[in-house]
Amino acid sequence: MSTDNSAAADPRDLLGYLLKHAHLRLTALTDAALEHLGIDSKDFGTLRVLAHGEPASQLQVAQKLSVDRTTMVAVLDDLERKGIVVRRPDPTDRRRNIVELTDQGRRTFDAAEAAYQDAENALLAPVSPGAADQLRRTLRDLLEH
Amino acid sequence: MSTDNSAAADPRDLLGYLLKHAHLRLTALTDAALEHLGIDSKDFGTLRVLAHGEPASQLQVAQKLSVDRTTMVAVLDDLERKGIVVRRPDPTDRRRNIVELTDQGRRTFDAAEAAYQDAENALLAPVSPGAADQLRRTLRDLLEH
DNA sequence: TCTGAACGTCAGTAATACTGACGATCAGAG
DNA sequence: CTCTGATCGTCAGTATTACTGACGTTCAGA
Repeated sequence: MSTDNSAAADPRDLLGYLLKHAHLRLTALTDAALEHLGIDSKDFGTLRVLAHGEPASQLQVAQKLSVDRTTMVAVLDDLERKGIVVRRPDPTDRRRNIVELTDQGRRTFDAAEAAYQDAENALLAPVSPGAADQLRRTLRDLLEH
Repeated sequence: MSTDNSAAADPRDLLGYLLKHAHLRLTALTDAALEHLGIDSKDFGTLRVLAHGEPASQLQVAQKLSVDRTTMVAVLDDLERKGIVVRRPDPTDRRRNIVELTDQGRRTFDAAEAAYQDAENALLAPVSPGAADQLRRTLRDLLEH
């Protein structure tokens, strides 16, 4: 069984391969689409968290994105240097920094949102809208345990 | 529009987030399942290529996996050190190395194939078999352009 | 007031994959 | 047959990403 030459053994059928390269391609498309705004795909996730919902601490932002809090530091350093976000101490808990979009940051996000949609649409172009929705739904189900 | 608080702005709905974390989880599950065999998820892809089909050069293996040829060198160094694969010069083109599984390598692959399936099944457990098939099909369609 | 925990930060590290270069080898032009 | 450009495997160097462990500051509860 393991030694046959059936098409099922093609490495491109490995789920790990499919997920990895779909992610790589979307990242590349997104990075290209966002480049003129001075941000990249990982910055965009952070902007999206900040653009909706309550102002949040660094840790809360990191948790929403499932990234390590030490990783978030460098991302925010970068975005703050670019004038896209600001950190200010949380008056109710001075261990925390509250992170917010600046006005410029909100404009950047608005443009980025459109650019991201273009990139995602480009990736999803080969499949039907229904299949794209189903893909999203299935992945979400997997990650919700 | 960009300032509303609709659920659609949840970063967990970002396709990039979903693909990244689905891949991370599968990799973690696979690495754990393969650990007792002395290999990991990236080794498994290479073994799968070698276990089916014609003997192939290093470059051909790399291309089937869409990895860089310079990356393949270290993977094969490692697998060769473990006695799982062997390199031999291609008699018809001495620039090339033909890479093959050893007998031990084939036994390792057989065990790894079963372990991998367990890991993949664990990831896919929350969704129906039909949804899992659809997921695979959609991802494949995306990557075929 | 003390003790343990949370938060942001930073240094160090590991994994991954890339670029550019090199020698050896091949294939085709002349 | 020779020369030239390309291919293949290799290696050094680099960039990215994300982690661990530690630290000082601050908080909450005993």
